[in-house]
Order: sequence, then C-alpha cells, then structure tokens
Amino acid sequence: MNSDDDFEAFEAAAAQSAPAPAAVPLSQRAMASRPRQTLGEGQPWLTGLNAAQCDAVEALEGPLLVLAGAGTGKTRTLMARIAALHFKLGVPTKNILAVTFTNKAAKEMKTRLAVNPFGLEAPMSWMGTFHSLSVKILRRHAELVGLKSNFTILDTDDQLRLLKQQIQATGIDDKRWPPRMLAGLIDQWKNRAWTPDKVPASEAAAFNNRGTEFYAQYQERLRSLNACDFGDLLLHCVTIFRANPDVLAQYQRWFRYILVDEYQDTNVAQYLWLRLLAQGHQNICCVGDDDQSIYGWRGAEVGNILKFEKDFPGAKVIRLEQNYRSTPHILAAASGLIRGNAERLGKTLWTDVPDGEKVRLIGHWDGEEEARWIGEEVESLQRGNARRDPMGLDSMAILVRASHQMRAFEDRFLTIGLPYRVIGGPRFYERLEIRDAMGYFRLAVSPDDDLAFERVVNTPKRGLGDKAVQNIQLEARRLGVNLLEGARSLLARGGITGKGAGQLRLFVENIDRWHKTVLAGPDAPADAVIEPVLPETPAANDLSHVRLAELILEESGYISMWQNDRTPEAEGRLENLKELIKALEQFDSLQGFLEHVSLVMENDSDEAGEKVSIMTLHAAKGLEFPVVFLPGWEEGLFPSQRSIDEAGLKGIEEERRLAYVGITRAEELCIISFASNRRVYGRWQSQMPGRFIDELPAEHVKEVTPPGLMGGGYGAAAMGYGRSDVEERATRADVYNSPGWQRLQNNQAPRRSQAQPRRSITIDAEALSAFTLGERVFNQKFGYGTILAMEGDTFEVDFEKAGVKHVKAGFVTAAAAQDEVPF
DNA sequence: GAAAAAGAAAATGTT
DNA sequence: TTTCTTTTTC
Repeated sequence: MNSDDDFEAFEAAAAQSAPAPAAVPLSQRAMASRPRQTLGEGQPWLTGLNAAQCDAVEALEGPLLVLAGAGTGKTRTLMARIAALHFKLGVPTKNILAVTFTNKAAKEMKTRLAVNPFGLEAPMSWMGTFHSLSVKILRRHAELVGLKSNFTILDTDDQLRLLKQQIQATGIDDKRWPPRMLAGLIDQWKNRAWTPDKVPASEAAAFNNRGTEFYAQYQERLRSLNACDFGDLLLHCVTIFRANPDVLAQYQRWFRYILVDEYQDTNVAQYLWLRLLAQGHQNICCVGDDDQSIYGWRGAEVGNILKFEKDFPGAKVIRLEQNYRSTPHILAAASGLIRGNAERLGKTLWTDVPDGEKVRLIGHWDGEEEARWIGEEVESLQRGNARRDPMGLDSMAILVRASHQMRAFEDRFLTIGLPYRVIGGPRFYERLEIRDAMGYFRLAVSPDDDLAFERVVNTPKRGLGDKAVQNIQLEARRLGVNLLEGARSLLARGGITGKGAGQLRLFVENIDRWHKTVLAGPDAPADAVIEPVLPETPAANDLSHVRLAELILEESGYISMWQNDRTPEAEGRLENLKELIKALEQFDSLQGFLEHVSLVMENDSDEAGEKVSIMTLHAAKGLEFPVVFLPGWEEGLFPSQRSIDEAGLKGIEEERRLAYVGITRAEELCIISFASNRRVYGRWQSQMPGRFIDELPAEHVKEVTPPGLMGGGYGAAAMGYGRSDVEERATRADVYNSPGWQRLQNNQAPRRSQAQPRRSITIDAEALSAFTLGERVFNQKFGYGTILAMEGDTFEVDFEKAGVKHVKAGFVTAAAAQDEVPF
C-alpha cells in the first residue's frame, strides 16, 4: 500500500535533504489564531490550544515528557505535534513513529488526523500499537532471531496447548501446575525483557523449580514451529536491536521523531524498545499520566514515567492540568480519591466550567436490583425532565470492574428492551467455531502450521483419535517434516487403517488443493507479507479469497458439522461463521486477514444506533461520556480481592487509580453504586461497601436513597437484613441470628421482606413423581423437550433441537420453572 | 470412538 | 451458576 516498507527507497530518500515544508491548505489558514495569536498565525494546529498545550507542541526537538491529566486534551496535543513536525519542520509522516497502546487509540488518532485542522495528506504509516509495529519490523529481520519472515503469531489457545504438552511430557501433575500459570509466568518474564538465559536466579524456584527450563524449551519449540507469541514480538525486536547495531541504526535514522501515548503503561520490554530507538537523536515525546497507570498486573512499570528525566538528561517536563471534560464536583471527587495514593508525581487538575451536579452514591439490595435501578435511571435520563434535557443512549456508559458484572446488566436490559452495546466483551475471534475456521484458513495458507493441523484434523470428527494423531506425530518427527507430510507418508505406507484412513486421505488432499488455490490467488508467495499485495482482477480460473474461504468450510465438512448439530448453540455458531466470511471481504487476501486477526482480536462490527455502552473500566480508558454509572463498589469486587492479595498496598493503589479513571470518564453526571448482596459463582454473598466509597470527599458527593431500599444509609444497607430501624445498628449476634444470615448460610437468595412466596419449582432426582409422560422439560445441554418414556431414573426425552436422548432425571427440570419470573 | 455422566473449577484487566 | 475436563458406559 505504501512505499515506506521499502528500505531502499527510504535510504535513498534519507540521503537527500529534507523536503521543504508542505504548504498549509487555505481552508486551515482561515481558521487560525486565538489564545496565542502570534503562534497560532499560520499554524492552524495551535488553534484553540492553551498555553501549556502549545508549549508541548512547540518543544519539537529533544526529549519531552508531557504529564497529561485526565481530560486535559492529550490526544489533541499529540496530534498538533504531529502536524507541527510535518508542516513546520517538514518531516515526512513516514519518518514519525507514533506508538499507542491499544488498536482503538491508534485508529482514532488516524481518523482524526485525516481531517482539519490537521489534514495530513499522507497517512501515518508508522502509527500503531507496540505489537503491530513490532510485527512490521520483525517480519523484515526474522532470520536474526531464527525465524522465517512468514512466522505465525500464536493465540492464547495454541500457547496453552503447547505448554500443556510440555508439562505432561515431563510427567508433572498439570493440575497442581496448570499451563495457565506457566503461561502467565513466561509472559511476565517477557514483559521484563528476560530471554531464557537472562532470567535471574531469584526466579529459579518458579513453577516447581522447572520454570526457566520450561521457558527455554518453549522458546525452542516456538522456533521450530516458526511461531511467536505476543510477548515475543517485542522481545525479539529488542534482541535484534541489541545484537545488530547496524539494523538499529537504520531504524534510528528512519524514525526521526518518536511519540508515545499512555507512557505510564509501558513495561520494561517496551521501555527498552523505545530507548533503543530514541538513542542518538533523543527526539522522543512521551505523554502519560501516572495517576492512570492501570496495567501494573501486566508488567507495566509506573517507574518508567517516574524516571524519564533520568533516562533522558535535559528532558523537558510539561504538565497539562486544565481539564476540559468534567464538572468541578466530579473532578474534585476524583482528585480527593487519588490523593490517597502515595507514589505520585502530583498534578492539580482544574476547570473553569460551572459546578454541575455532585457525584451520586447509591446502595442497593443486590446485584439484580442495582441493574434494575440503573436501567430505570437510564430510561429516565433518556426521557428527560423539567431540569434536564433528554439524553441519547450513546452518552451513557456503565463501567464495571470485572467482565462478569456485565451479565446482570445485559439480562436486565434485554428484559426491558433497552438497547446496549458491550465493548470489549467476549471476543469474536476467540470463539470456538471461529478459531476452528481460522485453523483451516491457516492450513490453507501455510500447510506448515502444525498447531492448526492438530486443531482441525479431527474437527469435524474424522475417526482420528488420540492414537491416530500420535502416530502422525511420530511419523512426522521421524522424517523431520510437518504434520501434513507426516500424515501423507503414514498413509502411503499404510500406517493407518480403518475408516480414519480414507477420511485422512481426503483431508490431506483438500489441504493440498486449497493451498494450491491460495498460491494461485492473490495470496502471493511467502514474501507477500512484505511486498504489499496489489488488489488485481482475479484471473478467470482463480477464486477470490472470500469464495475460497467459503469453499474450505464447506469442503472440510465443517459447515455441515454444525448444521447437523442439534444443540441450541449451533445456530449462533453458523451465524458467526457467516460473519467471519463477511469480515474477510475487507481484506485483500486470506493471509492479510490472518495477520490482522492475530493482532486485533476485537470484533469490529459496531452496529450503529443509539445504545448504552457497557464495558470494563480498563476498556474505558481514553473514553468519555456525559453520564457514567460505576456499579459494584464493594470490598472484594472493587477493590478486587485478587489485586489486594497479590500486590498488597501496590494493588490497592492501582485499584484506586482505576477508580480515578472511572470517575474522570464522566462529563456531567457520575453515579456510583454498590449492593449488599451479590451472587458469586452462583453462591450468595453478603457484601461490604468498598473502601473507596469512604474516601470520596463528602462535600462533592450526594447520597441518594433509592425508593424501596429500607434504611437508606449504606452502613445499614450493608448490614441490615430488612431492618427498618436504621438507628439501631445490628450487633454481630443479631446478624448471625437474623433470617438473612441463616439464608446466606443455606445459600438462598437473601430476601428483603419476609414471607415472599417462592413460586418457582425446582425438581431434583428425589422428586421423580413430579414428572409425567409428555411433560415439557428442560436440560442444560439439549434445551427443551417432551418426556417420551420413563424408566427408573432415566427418561427418554424428545428434545426440540437435539432429538431423542436418554437423560438421567436429575439433569432435567420442569420447563415451567425455567420460564417463570419470580414473584 | 463417541455420548453420557460425573466432577472440578471458575472470574480482574489487554496486546 | 456455568463451563470445561475427566471418567464411565455403550
């Protein structure tokens, strides 16, 4: 797509003198000026910026740290800087490296840069996440770390499968030492830029004393598979830069100016990556906010931002403190809260907008009620009233600590028909069917991909069990070839028998044919990764990659597998596969698509329409909404118990920053809530209000009593099981004797008032007589059906979707119980 | 080898 | 509660 991938062209260009500054379009000149007349003149990108922001834009040379508080116009400033570099200094956009943390941020900046007053005529080709930029670099120099340039990027699934094999091979109990744990460990080491030989001795005890050993083994295995995991992308780059000064020098000349967003979230590997590239010209500008560092658990080092001045001597530090987003009450509440943190660089945010409303605080009976109340509040805000104009659903968001909190809201909103969108929810590309399909695509593109082979060889069932696969593996190892070739050889010498043999032969033939089609089509040979594929009119005999993908799924029998599947989910899976095919249309080739998916796991299809947003606090960073709901502020949930257990005070501080991020997302209205009871793993738990609630400065918070919650005060709400007398605080003994406590012990839903008749019926194995022939029943796995016959404790049931099955009585409930709405 | 039954574990967050 | 994994049975 762009010639900047071509180093020769770059080197040639670099040899010439820098091009003259590009002319500023007239349309932009017209809108120049304001706060800083003299500077704004002829520099439209300074328009509307305050003094500090202008300073940050104008300090173009040398190291610069911009400490930008929440809502202080950080993105704007960054973009103005790019415009200034380009238009004022005449730096071609391709010589500017702009690193963001999320794909979302990169995308947003790209879009905004394309319009006035910036209007860069060339797109920023080196703007992206650390990972996507690293892939670009790594593809070019893969051989320096023992890979081929068409290496595959493993997803978590593949990674875990590999590690599991390794663990099991050594005969270690993978129950006590789960692969996930090892994966986490290795990831942490990679985040710290430790290659297997660099892992310090202090870590030797990790993972049953075998951690480092497994790590080294795993890296070796990856290399033999020509694959990388996520951490490798950065680590390999750093390794290459360190070991090959000439390569590094090339990139240092290439990236003449470096901009980094969200610097507080960089880990050690990323920090080294940046430092290596910035060595020499030192033209590095990092923007960040130590108060918004929320990825410590992933290896982010707030230390990076704290020691910037030491790493880059003579660095300028500029603070952006004027907040343009939130009202004073919201700002004050957030500031008051974050003051509880010790390790801060310290900023004082201020704003000149009028006061607005205080932060609201509400306690609820349980999680469901919280969801119900928020649903009603959303609708009421949507309607508007005498004091407040109606609001669109797009301007409201619900920010939760943990993704499992989302369900209560989804359930509720579905019931009342309130449109919502989940941002960053369960990922499209992580679904089983999508991964399977991708496995087939991967095999078609590169038959070398053993992990993909393993994944799909018996999906759909081809009569190839563990033994058959093992034989293929042995054969492949014996000959030193990939699994596909192993299978071929095994077939040739009759090493596989029975019905599996024919099926396997068909499978192998299919892959050969698909691969041939890929080679003939727009998926050019191996170096297509580097040389961008030009979209060309397909020759008469080759298929578009979209059609090929469809064909693969049909011919492999994967589609029919789901069509014949009678489980309730099958339909949705087929839908997803259709969506996958549709997504393919936006790419030039299967290969391009696979690359995209490995880096951008999110589901891009954000349907238009007014909707409330639901997302995690982490996903909300960088966003803003007029109205923000912050539910679930309960001890153990937020702050999260795990965070406290694992990182102690540091963990609490990070949780507090997370709370700070949450509050500062709100522009006009921020509503914090908590519940007294919550279901955790299906068990009822009594909850205490989270500690951050007490830390909110009282003068900026208004406590709201929701209609119907007895007592009102949250102390009472947390303790009182239906006590109407708030003044008389329950003693410990009272609580233990209370009906609510008893109910909790029995794991029953706590009820607010006595004598609520429970009409929903649950039937267990003992209550067989409750079933009759022909009765409608429900089973977890098969859905709804009718009882055909009963024999002892086994029923024969004709399920609507799954057909006739034999099921034990205990696995069936009366269908009525499922539909019933309690109360 | 596949389906059914039983049992175990789970859920902070993201590239 | 829901989902995944292992064991048992056909």
